[in-house]
Formats: sequence, C-alpha cells, structure tokens
Amino acid sequence: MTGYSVKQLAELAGVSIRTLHHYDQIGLLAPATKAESGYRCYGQAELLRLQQILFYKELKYPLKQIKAILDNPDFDLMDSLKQQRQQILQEADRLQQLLVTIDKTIVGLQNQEQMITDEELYEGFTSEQKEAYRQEVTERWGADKLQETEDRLRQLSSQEWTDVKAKGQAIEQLLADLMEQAHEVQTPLVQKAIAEHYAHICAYWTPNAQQYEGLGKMYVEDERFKAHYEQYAKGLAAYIYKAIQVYCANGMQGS
Amino acid sequence: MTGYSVKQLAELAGVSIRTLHHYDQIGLLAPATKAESGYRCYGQAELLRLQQILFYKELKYPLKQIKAILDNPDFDLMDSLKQQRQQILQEADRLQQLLVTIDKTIVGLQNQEQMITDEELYEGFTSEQKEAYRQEVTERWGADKLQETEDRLRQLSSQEWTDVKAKGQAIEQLLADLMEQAHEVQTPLVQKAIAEHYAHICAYWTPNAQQYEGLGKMYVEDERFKAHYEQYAKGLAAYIYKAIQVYCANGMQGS
DNA sequence: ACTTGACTCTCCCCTTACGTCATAGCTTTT
DNA sequence: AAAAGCTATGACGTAAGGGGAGAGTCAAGT
Repeated sequence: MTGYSVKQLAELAGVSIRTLHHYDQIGLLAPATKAESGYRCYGQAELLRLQQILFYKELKYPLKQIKAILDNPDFDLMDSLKQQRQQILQEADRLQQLLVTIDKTIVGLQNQEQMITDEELYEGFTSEQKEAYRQEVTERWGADKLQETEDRLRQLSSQEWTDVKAKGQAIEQLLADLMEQAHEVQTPLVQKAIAEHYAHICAYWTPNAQQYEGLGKMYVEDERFKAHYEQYAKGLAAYIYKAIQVYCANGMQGS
Repeated sequence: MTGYSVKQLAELAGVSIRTLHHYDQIGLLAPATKAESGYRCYGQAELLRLQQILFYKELKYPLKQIKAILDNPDFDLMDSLKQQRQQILQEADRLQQLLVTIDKTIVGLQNQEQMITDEELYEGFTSEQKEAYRQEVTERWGADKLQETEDRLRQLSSQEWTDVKAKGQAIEQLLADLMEQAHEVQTPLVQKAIAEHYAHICAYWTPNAQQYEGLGKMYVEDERFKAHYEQYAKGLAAYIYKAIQVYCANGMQGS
C-alpha cells in the first residue's frame, strides 16, 4: 500500500491528470510524498481532500475559495454556503428569464418565417386589383393601418393557435374592424378574412358553399347568433353574411 | 453627423471601450471608417449590429457564434436557438439541483453545529465517572459501538424532529439496544436516554417525578403499554421502569 | 542486459471575453 | 503653446485547466 499514482487517483476521482498537476501547482492538493524521481504519490488523506474539493467545485466554488475553506478550520462555512446559495439562486433566476427571452425570440421567428406572402394574401386577385385596393386603403386610412390589417390577417393564417376560441375572436374582431373602416365586402382583405373564418368553422365541421351561406344567413336571422356578433359592432352579422355570400358566389376563393 | 467615436458608442450601448477594441480585433464589429489618425468611427449600422451582438450575448452565445450568426444570412437561427434553449434549460436544471445540495449541506451543518458536547451528554456525572463508564463500554462493545450510541443520543437532543412519533420510536429503539447491550439502568447513557424519553413525553403532558414514575409503573402493569414495549425486546418495559425509578430518585437529572 | 511500452515529469502555449496598465499620438480647450 | 482629454497599439493577467513537446522513469518481456 504505497498510495496512489497520479493516474490511479485521477481515475478514482474522475478527474484528469492535468487537473491533479494543476491542484498541486496552486497548492490546493499536494501529494503526500514525492519520489526522488519526482513522481507524485497520494495517500488516503489526499483522496479524501480531493473528494471534498470536488464537492465544493460542484457547488461552483472557485478553487481559491475551496483552498480557503479547507485550509482554515475556523472558516465560516455556514455563512459562505448561504451566500453561495444566494448567488446560485440569482443565476437560476436569470436563466429562467433567459428561457423566456429565447422562447419569445423563437416564436417571433416562427411567425416571421411562416408569414405568408403578398401573393397568398391576395390570392385570387390580379396584381392590378391588389395595388389599386391597397392604394385606396392607404389613402383612406394611411399606410400603417393597411400594414396592421394585413399583418393581422397574416398572423391568422400563419400562427398556430393553441386556443381555437381565441382564434375565433381574433377573426371576428378583425371583421368588425374592417367593417368599421368601411371596407366593402368584396374587397380582398375582407374576402381573405372570410376565408379564415371558413377555415375556422372547419375546425368544427366542413360545410359546402350552400351550407356555409346558410350559416351566414343564420347569423342574421337567429337571435342568439346575431347578438353574439352585434356585440363587436352593430350590423356586423349582416356584414358578415354579405361577405359570405360574395365568398360563396366566387366559389369559396378570394376573388 | 460624422458618426460615433468609441467613447460615444460605448456609452450609448453600455459597454466598455475595451470591448469595442476587442470586437474590432476579432472582426466582430469593425468601425465604419478609420480616420488617418487611426481613430475609429462608427455609424448607425454599427450601432444596430452592436445591439444585435449584445442581444445574443445576453442569450449566452459565445462571440464566435454571434459572428457566425450575423455574418451568414442563411444561418439556421431557429435551430440554433432551440439548441441554445436546450443547453440553458439543462444548466437551469443543474442549478436547481445545486440548490438542493446546498440546502442539504446547510441543514447537515446546522445539526452538526447544534450537536451537544460531551459535558451536556454526561450532564450530572463527574468526569471520572464518565471516563470509567466509557472505558467499560469500549471494552465490552468496542469504540465504534460507543460512538454510535453517543451519536444517536446526540441526534435525539439536537435534531429538530418534524415527526414526534418518529422521535418516540427512535428513543424506544435506543433504549431497547441499550438493554440488549446490558447497560445498567443507572449508567449515564441510559439516564440520558430516559431524559430524552421524559422530554418526549412532555410533548404531550408534563408529569412531575411522581407522575412520571407512575407512568413507568404503568408500562409494566398495563398490558397494552407492556405489549407496545415488548415488541422491541422482551423485558424492555421493566427495564424502562427501573431506569425511570433511578431517574426520578436522582431528581430527574442525569445523575 | 536490453528494449519496449506505459507512465510520469516539467515547461509552454492556448482557450473566453475582456480588465488593466503603459506608452505614445491626436484633438480640443485654455 | 501647453494642458487636458481622447484615442491607439501592445502586452500581461484572469480561471480552470487542455494539449503537446521533450525528457526521464518504471516494470515486464526477451
């Protein structure tokens, strides 16, 4: 039982030989004896000390501190541990915050990536129709209003909605806003919104054109439906019905 | 509008001048122009890029990665973000684990700190009595057995027991072991154990010496009590009763 | 006794993301 | 023109080792 060589101790403790060299160098863990050849030889006491070192290293103590702890018998370990705990807690909080930031970034990126193009947004309309319409809206409401509305439509198409009801509300609110801004029902954005509405309905059942038109009719004739829509804006039920009629007349496509 | 000097940009972005030097050095953020004097001059584009750098730095990206992200337009940011998220999540988990470890260490240390001393353990006995007794026990059962028994007693006194029933069981088991090791009832450790027993009883009610002795008597005479104690060891009820008698005769102190 | 292969030693440079001088040159103010 | 303020480059240091070069040492096989 001559003790452990560097390799043996390293393997026993699961550290590298270089680490032992380093610890010797900084005076953190000196070998029990050094042969005249210069070979390091460690005993039981050193193994124990190494295990303590590794324990504190786990707790993210810097080596200098560990040396102080192990070399000073009257080191206030309790106080130090509480401080260390505080620090780690702070770091953990920061990481949690980071996760939120990353998640937001990811979601933002997804929306951006899946953003549909202008062609998709104005599907079924010619390029001229599209530009004429955009110009008209811009003149009436400004470029930013147009931008906002287009973006809302894009998000409706692209974002995965975990909450189907929320999506429904977003569509209805958008239609209400379009009506209040006096977009006529056959215009591209309204038709696109109706397309989204149809897609949304399909989450529950899949009506054909006739059935869908019947549904629109119900919106104005059935008091319960009507009340639901009128809470967004007066006349919304009728507006949607007219829009649906146009949508169905055009074969349930944008144009 | 000639752009920003190092100092201006540094203050704007909240970094040090050295940092800007460094970023220039590693090609992460080169100034827009360099005056013939060598002075760096940054423009709007550089300010923007710096802000992006700082954002990714927040997310713990190494500078090399940041450079890769910003210089490669077709860098797969989404994938990278997910990876980064995974890493941070792991680190966060590790920190949570660390907190648990630290807490355990703190609790362990508290119990150790509150460990009572030899004097307290052998309260009421003289130093000579104590040593003679310890020697005898050591000869009969070995030093480690003595150590173990003393430690169990110390833990009974020091540890805060959240579970009162568990403490009662620990006391009874200890008394049973003392009896099986043939400790006589007037010896220090047995008397200390009885003191703990008394303290434990006090969690429910506070008998005086006479009442406590009466309780001891009941342990042997009432079948229900007796059966409870005899499950640890045959004769335990009687052993405890004798120990209680000694304890009360000595004025309810160790000696 | 000799050689081989495994092991070990001591330098020394490299890593990250800068902080901290030191020394010298440029600009602006007094 | 001198003083004050700003800037540049270069070098060294940090924490905790990683990796390698060149040289010495140990135990075993031939």
